[in-house]
Amino acid sequence: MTKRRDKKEALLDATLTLVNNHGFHAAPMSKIAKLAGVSPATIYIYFENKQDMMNAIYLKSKRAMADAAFDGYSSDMSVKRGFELMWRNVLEFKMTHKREATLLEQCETSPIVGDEILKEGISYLSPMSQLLRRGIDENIIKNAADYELYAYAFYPLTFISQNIGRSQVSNNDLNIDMLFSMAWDSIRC
Amino acid sequence: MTKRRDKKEALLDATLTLVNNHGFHAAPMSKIAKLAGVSPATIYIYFENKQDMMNAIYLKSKRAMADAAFDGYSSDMSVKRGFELMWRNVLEFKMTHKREATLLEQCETSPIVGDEILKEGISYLSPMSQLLRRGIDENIIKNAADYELYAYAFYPLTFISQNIGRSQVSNNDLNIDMLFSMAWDSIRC
Amino acid sequence: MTKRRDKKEALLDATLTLVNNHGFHAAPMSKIAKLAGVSPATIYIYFENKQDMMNAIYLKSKRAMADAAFDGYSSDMSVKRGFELMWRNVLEFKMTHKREATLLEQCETSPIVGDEILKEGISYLSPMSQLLRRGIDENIIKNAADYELYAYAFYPLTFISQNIGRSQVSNNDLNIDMLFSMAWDSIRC
Amino acid sequence: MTKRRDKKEALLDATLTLVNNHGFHAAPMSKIAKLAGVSPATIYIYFENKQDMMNAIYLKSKRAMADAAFDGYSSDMSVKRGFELMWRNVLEFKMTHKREATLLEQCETSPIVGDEILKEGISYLSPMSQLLRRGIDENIIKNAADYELYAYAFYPLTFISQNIGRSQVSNNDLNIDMLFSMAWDSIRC
DNA sequence: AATGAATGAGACTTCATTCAT
DNA sequence: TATGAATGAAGTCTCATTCAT
Repeated sequence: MTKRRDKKEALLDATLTLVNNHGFHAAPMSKIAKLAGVSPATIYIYFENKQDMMNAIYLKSKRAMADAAFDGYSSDMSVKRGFELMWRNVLEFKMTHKREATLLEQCETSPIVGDEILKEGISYLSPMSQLLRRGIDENIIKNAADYELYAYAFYPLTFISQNIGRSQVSNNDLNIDMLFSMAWDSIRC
Repeated sequence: MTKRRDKKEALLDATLTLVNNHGFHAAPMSKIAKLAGVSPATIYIYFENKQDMMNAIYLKSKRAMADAAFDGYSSDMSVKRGFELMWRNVLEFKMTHKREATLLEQCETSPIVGDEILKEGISYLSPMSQLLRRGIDENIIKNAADYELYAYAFYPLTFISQNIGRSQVSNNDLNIDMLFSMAWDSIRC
Repeated sequence: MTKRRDKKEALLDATLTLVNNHGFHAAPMSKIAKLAGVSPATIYIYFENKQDMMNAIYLKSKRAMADAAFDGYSSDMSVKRGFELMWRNVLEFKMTHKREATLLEQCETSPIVGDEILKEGISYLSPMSQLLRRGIDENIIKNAADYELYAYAFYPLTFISQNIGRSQVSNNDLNIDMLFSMAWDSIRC
Repeated sequence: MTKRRDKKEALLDATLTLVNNHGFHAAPMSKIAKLAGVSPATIYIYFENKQDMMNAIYLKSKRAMADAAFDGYSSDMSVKRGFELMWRNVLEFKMTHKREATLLEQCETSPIVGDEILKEGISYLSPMSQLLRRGIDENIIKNAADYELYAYAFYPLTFISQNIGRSQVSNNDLNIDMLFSMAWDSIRC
């Protein structure tokens, strides 16, 4: 029976929606249960407590983003081609999975999930890290720490996808090639 | 008498500390009052409600950051010198005012303050916006939207200052000149 | 299972007692819960908020009074017999249901329940209104407005039942026939 | 200086207004002070506490009503003339002093003021009581207790003035002579 | 006499969680 | 597994009252 999976999914989905719409504060268990169409008590069959549920949804979202990021990527690609692929994948994911992107942001900005969970999430991105490291070895990428390269290469997309959707910016205005060149220029030698 | 000002300051200060340490959720009025050394009822002498208090502290923090950013700046500086000044000022601010930086992040990531307040906060940065616009006119800066330039020029500092202090990175490791070159490379023509 | 109904009853009952003993002010949710033997949080399972609860108890009390008033009444009775029946029923109700009577008074004297609720309550008394109207048509009752006839025919009972029980007057002193003649004399042609 | 008197007056006046508009509950000291244009602390210069203030305003309103009721009355009037005078005076008072009338009602319906205060208020009406007693002796008035006669002779005016002003009834519709005849018919032999 | 500031106690309400079924 | 009902603890906010000036 897939019922078990269904309810759990429904709960994670409801959380995603509420956190995206109103923020982590303002996403109480009772509302999550109602939106998922289950009893509050049912939540505790699938999760130990709220913390546990947030951990689960954080990792699930992070995994989804990582999977999307590496879609089509193989380690024999050139550094630039690999990077461009990942970059466009990440942008695509943030545009099409607003709820997941928002949740990841909130969890990484506020102490909602613990440090070990955050670390585990980061590990999902190791192929990205390896690619950048290879770029440094090949003298293509600036010799900076992982998190510094990430800060310039990918983190700006968070800000950009935030502003879009706050309707200050329409989707069409987006000059993707320009944005990519900014990312690449910042990290390349 | 400065008593009045003192209590208000103490409340804003306590909020800053709690939000930084535990997140906006987990910063209840009772704890804020206790940390500020006043009765919970006293908060409502100075602020209409929690929302009002968060608005106040958001704008105050944003103003502090803006003031810091433009310290020493004059509009007759060259675009590059002006930009570098602001950039270093912002980095300095984020390193020395961790609490304010964290609060600004949380407010900009989660719907804690309303859109009008966010807009007002953005307006504090208009000299930055004007400088970038001038850079575009002089063909020094890439012809991109304000928020896109900001995303690459300044937003990465948010990520970087986040990681420092999470003690994954020590202050000494910071190669500031390298980071600046990444910022500048990303936006310059 | 009747558990559900039981708790709601207990809450309404507790409210009735407290409002009667100490007044609507001085009937906080915490005391109501304690007297009903439930947690304060439980109230909000059955009622949206205090206003909602007051509305419910007002209408319930009004309905109880109306039901009592019309007990044994049929529309083919003579006007006088019908009136006397209702009058004695109402007096009986006010003597035996002091708490309900007190609550109705307080709600009708102070803006505790909204106008729509008051209107709905009045509608419960329509048979009384119809009887008086018939009396007017038959030239037995003075040609006055509903509320004017009510003011003389029934409203005095409120004052009388108030004074009894404030122990200024004992039940035995009550000359019911005399009181009835006063009511009847006031409205008959 | 009449300042002292002025502030006390202003406070009583503000209370009257608030209780009339929103009910005794919902008339906190802070709002009373604000409406009276004084500091909350100032209230406690003129009154011991809220209870004391309510007692004062109750008795003041009761006295005003009594004074109005007996305006033009002299004990050598015939019972009927005397009664009619009082009755019309009371009606006039209730129409022109809605706030006082409302406050008296609320205080007499809900345990806002203590029993001794209520008793003192009743004593203000002793001429009314004496007149009715005389009427009984002269076999003009039914031989009923004071409070019973009051219940039919005057208490209905409370209900009537309540309904007027709730705008269910306009002032013009009022057939005063008819209402008087109802009052008189109810108590006369 | 008068006040603005301050407060402990307590108001209403919501929360994450558990229990009986 | 699944739940509606229940709850103690805690949340935001207001109250009558007092204090320092």
